[in-house]
Amino acid sequence: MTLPQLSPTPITPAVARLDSLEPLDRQAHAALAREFQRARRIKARREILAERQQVDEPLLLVNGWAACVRNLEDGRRQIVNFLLPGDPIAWCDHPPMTMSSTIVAITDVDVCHAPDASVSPALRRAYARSRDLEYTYLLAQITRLGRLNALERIADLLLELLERLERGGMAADGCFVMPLTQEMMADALGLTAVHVNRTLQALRREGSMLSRGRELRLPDPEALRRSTGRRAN
Amino acid sequence: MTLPQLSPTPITPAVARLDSLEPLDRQAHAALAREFQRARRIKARREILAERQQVDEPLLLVNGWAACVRNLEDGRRQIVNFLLPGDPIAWCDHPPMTMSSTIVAITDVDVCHAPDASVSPALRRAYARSRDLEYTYLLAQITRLGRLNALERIADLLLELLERLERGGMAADGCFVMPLTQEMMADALGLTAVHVNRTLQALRREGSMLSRGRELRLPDPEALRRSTGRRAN
DNA sequence: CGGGACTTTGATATTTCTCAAACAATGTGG
DNA sequence: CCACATTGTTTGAGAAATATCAAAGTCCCG
Repeated sequence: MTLPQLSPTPITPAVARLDSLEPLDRQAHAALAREFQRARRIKARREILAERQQVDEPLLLVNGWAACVRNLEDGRRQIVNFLLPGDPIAWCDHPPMTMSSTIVAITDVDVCHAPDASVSPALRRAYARSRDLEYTYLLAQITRLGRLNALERIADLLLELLERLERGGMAADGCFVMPLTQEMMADALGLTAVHVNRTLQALRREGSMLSRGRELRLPDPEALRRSTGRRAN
Repeated sequence: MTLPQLSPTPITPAVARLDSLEPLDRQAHAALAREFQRARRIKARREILAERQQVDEPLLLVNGWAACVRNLEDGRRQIVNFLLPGDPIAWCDHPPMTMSSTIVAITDVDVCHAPDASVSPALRRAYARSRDLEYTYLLAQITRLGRLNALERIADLLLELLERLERGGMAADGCFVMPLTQEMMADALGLTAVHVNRTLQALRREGSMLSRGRELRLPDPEALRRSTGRRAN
């Protein structure tokens, strides 16, 4: 990724995100730094956790993007949610827990053991807030799929990604690096890759979105938000 | 509803559901019975909890059906999830929490304070299982909306309701009482009421579904499940 | 510089929506 | 117990959104 690597007191995106949910104390920072050392790298397209797998270790996404996917028997697939740096991966307060979806690495990814909440009350609160947020984003995804048209779905998803990335300092000024292919967006938004392509063109044409290579920019997030009926969280 | 009323040791649907998630001990039964006494009734169509409302009391749905709804500014609405007897309503492990959706009574409904998990380890596990299940059903809803067509969406929703009602002893033999209007189904499934109507007719025509009044029957749930690509949870 | 993965384009098919109206069921007050 | 209002269901015809299929163009990596 394009970001500062591990060093004495690095403000990594993952830490920045958790800290923005709840200011972390020294213990939490220490525990996170410790686990980051032992992070393991997983290559893009590889599975991180498989559906139906028993999990007893809570994980934290340190770097890169991942997707939470459900596969149907006939080959159709639905991306349920995207996971960004700082997002917990498996919630197992009461392990072992059975995965109800598959977690796949979108880019190369670093994953570590999630420090136990008992190391710091602040960390526990950060986890709780994080879970609430994830829940809220799932509701947003349901609303997108159920009630927005193609243009609105795409705009709404981009706004959500922007919002989430900003939290970890990975976006600013409506601008971020977009590793998703149009097919992945289609799988998340219940559309066809072809239709996503055409709709993205429409967004660019109307000036709601600019892009050069992987760089993506939403010049006026507020206006876009209003146009999709999206509410703040 | 058509079920036995409160009495000395009543196996109410709500208790049956929780007990099926994790066999409850005496303490849990007692705590539940105590709270059931103080349940308050809410009339159909009334809001139980409003979006953006601060909640600091965890609630339990004792009787009746409710819906978890998101309203867009332009009047569109999406039913995110249905709540059935025995379902916890607000998860506030770390209150206060802000509602990210509105909870509306579909039928007349009885709601009580949810006994604290500390009264019994079994109850705590039941809550944890319940939360996992709710999460799984949200993923199922996303997949429905994203990747199933109208016929499959309806079949899949009916199968889910059957499965959930069976847990509380409110359905048997593929048969249950269906209080949802076609418009509510439409709001849940991202369809139009008109299209839901036509699709229900198709389901009846092909013999996948029977109904007389509010009674609904799925003669062969297994076959239906296979035809929608639905997986077990 | 070849090959795979992504993106883009065009033509056509299918699904789902919209609007409008009739019909049925259900409940309420007199 | 009737008449009316309200809510929910059904039908039809035409319009709009999205999918499908096939092929060409681009980009990037090794």
